[in-house]
Amino acid sequence: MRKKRTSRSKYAILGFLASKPRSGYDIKKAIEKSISFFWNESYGQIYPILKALVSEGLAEKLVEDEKSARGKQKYAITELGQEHLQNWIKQAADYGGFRNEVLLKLYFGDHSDVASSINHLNNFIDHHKMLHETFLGFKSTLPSIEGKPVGPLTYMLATLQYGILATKFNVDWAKDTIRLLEGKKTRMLK
Amino acid sequence: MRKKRTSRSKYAILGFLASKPRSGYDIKKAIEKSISFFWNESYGQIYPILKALVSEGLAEKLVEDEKSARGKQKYAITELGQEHLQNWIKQAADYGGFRNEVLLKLYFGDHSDVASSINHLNNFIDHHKMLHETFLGFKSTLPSIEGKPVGPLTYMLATLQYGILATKFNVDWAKDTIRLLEGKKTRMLK
DNA sequence: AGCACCATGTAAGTGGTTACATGATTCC
DNA sequence: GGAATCATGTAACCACTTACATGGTGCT
Repeated sequence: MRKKRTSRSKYAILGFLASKPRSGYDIKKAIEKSISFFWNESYGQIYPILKALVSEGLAEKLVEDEKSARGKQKYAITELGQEHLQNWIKQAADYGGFRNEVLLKLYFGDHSDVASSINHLNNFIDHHKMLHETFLGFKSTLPSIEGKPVGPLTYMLATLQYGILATKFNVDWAKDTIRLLEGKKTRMLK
Repeated sequence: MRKKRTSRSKYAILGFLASKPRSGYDIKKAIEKSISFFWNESYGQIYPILKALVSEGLAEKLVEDEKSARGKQKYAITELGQEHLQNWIKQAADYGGFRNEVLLKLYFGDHSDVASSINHLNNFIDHHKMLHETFLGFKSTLPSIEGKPVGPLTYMLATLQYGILATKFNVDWAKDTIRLLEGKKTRMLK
């Protein structure tokens, strides 16, 4: 029997409907603003999945007041949808399927020239420095949750913190790797 | 015109042929042993791609001595293949398409219960601790490259070091996040 | 004989992106 | 009027995994 690998996109979308009713467009924008560092969805996934969610009874199309919004078609999660989402969240996560193209190109570095590898690393540094700054800026706009009970903001902070630290880690490692390739002293040589 | 998204698997395979002739089976094992932390390939990709590489003139099938190896069919990279590989390595890397299911489930944590999130984090910690130890063990078997010119070992060390530090970072972040969810003091609360 | 592993391959299906098509709304 | 962006959707295609099929080799 084939293993049913129910799409994670389905639950990503359901998760965003769980906090409030949204349109496909809203979902895309919300994902981009909040979790695009570790998750993305394309319209080509979102719109068909929204329809599928309705036909499975996990979401329902809201009837908008005539003049309310532009062509927007908002969807809300149903009770059943919430159950499905909760159930999925509790299942063990899949750690596999990771792919990092920069590391792959670096690993093959000897089949190119050192300058090319260093160039990749410098681009990598720029990219992650930028992200790092963006995340820090975003964090500074969040209200303090100190002493407050665990809530949505707590989870947002946890993943945001991952982004802040991961980008810093990436930059540090890349800098050190450049030093290694330039034949300078580095912590890497134990 | 549609964007030709040439498969990265093709170059991953070519890269492994570049160091020495290998069979499909060899390639799979080599990938598992060396770069599975950030790259994986399945047989369903490897065998068809090997054939495609031959038909494109990027690799050639070696004629084995009769009694040499079991059914093994080794392939070697051609000059043209090396050119293509070098060219690909120099192209800008793609940073997108990242997906981290653990972070997604954590982000949705408020739609489940705190215990479930902590459970995910503990599994995450175990997983990365194990990887970390494996990488450290592997590093200790590598010959020293101190003072030597940049070569394949240098690049292997660089990516291995990424694995060693990334797994440690993951463990640290997850521990801190558990503290956050338990309402204890943590560095996260700036 | 039986098991574990070596070794190659394919068919079917899923998951996902990209490019295109279409039109409304807002702002200058 | 024109540009930007809001908004929904689909067709085509690609990348990749999974499960299955098949047989050889080495060991006990």
